[in-house]
Amino acid sequence: METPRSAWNREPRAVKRLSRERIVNTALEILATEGMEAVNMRRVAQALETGAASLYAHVSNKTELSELMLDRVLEMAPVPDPDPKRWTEQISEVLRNQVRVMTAYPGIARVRCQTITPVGPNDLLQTERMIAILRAGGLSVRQAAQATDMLCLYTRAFAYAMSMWTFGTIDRDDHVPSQREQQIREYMNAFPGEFPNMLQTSELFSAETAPERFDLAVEMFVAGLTYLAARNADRPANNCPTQTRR
Amino acid sequence: METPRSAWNREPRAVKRLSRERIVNTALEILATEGMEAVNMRRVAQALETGAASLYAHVSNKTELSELMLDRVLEMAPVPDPDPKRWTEQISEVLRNQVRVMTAYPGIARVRCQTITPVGPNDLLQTERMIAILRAGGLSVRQAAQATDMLCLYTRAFAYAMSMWTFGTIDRDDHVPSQREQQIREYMNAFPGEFPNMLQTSELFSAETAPERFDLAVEMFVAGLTYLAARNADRPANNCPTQTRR
DNA sequence: TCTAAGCGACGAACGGCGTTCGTGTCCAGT
DNA sequence: ACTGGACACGAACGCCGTTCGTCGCTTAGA
Repeated sequence: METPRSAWNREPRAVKRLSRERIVNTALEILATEGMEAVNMRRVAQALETGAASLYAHVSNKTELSELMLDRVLEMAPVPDPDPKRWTEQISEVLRNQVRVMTAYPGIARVRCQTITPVGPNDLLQTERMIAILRAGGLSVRQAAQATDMLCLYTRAFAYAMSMWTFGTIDRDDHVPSQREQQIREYMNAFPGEFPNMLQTSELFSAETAPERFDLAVEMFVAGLTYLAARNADRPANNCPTQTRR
Repeated sequence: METPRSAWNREPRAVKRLSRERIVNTALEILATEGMEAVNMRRVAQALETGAASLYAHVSNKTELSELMLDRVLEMAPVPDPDPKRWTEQISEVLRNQVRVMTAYPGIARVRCQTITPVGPNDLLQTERMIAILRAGGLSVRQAAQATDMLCLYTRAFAYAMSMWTFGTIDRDDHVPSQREQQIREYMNAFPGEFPNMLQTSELFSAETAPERFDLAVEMFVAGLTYLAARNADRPANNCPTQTRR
């Protein structure tokens, strides 16, 4: 079935040479269409019509490939320069953008969840800008940095959770959402009066309601940040040692 | 080196028979001492002086074992009955307890991050109680359920992030925290003026500062929840259709 | 007390993963 | 035209989760 190579249909390397760029792009294509579980070295190599070993000339290991993928995804989320008058809108926008690009590649958030610090140029840049926006809103550097850490942590976790709905895990047979959901419902029904709230609200949790849930979270975050900023304004000398704004 | 079995030193099955209980306990011991990466079927079986195949008589697969481990860990986090007067303290306590028990078994949070819904009796019970506490604070069922979802999501993600510090990932050579941190620092220094905030605050992020960061997050959550409750009180007919409290 | 049945336990093996090694192949510079 | 060196790659290694067929013990009934 394999067309034999000859001088006439060569196209071995000169045409499509391997590169970091092509490997990352191909991996992202597979991720978007087949899910994170399908992204492995053999599968990526196969899509590039080569062997798995060839990838290691351009990527040191799979973890590095994953982080390169993540950075390219984050590249698609723009972060504005801080505007003190619109800081709450800006921080909401940034969070929303991050979730948007990450859910477009379901499972990519897991990569970031498995690193301690921001990784890659785009991640670093976004974090820096977010701190700047929060400082523009009246938070101290310390507060801004810690709040940014918290916001990004939530954003990642939310994007990761979202991706559970699009590509279910294959590990368990009952990971088809409806099936396991049914099991849990039956369990809760077995204890009458024990789970009134959950039985009442379980239909609120699905892929469709995700935007609504995220909106509530952002709303709460903004309220919390505003609270911090207001408290700083009350006694600025106490909480804002590094605060330079007027 | 192996002492041969005879009638005199038998202790084959009658003494230490396998059971779900023993398997989960052993797995948790390995988790606590060697990290999540070390918990695999062969290792657990070895600790029980048996073969990996024997475990499958008591747990259907590794995912189920992981979820059983998670449930036993969550069992250690008490959840109080709702007291309307202390609802903010109560919700803070619950979050803190959850993080405490999860960080005692580093990496267990990942299991929960990989499931869509709460899993296991204790997880369900804790979620139910949290909703109840928030309702006691003046939130609608819908708000309480969604806020609980958000709070638990953050708690899990935080616990997972914490566990990164205790057992570093082995995948990358530079996952020794100090080493990678140094690389990132050098990268940021290569762009003077681009990362003023992060260079200033990077030493704020370590395992030691984790409690402080978590406290700030909880503080913000409480502020956000209070804001929601206050807004409901302003126009209760609008946002609290299912609100039954006075 | 003997025996047969049934079930828990388990060694061995399968397929899939990330990764490495040694060999093969092509291209650029002389 | 030749050759050195970088790139590419098939094959293999070790580890993982999981399954299969068998073996040996325990126990209920005669």
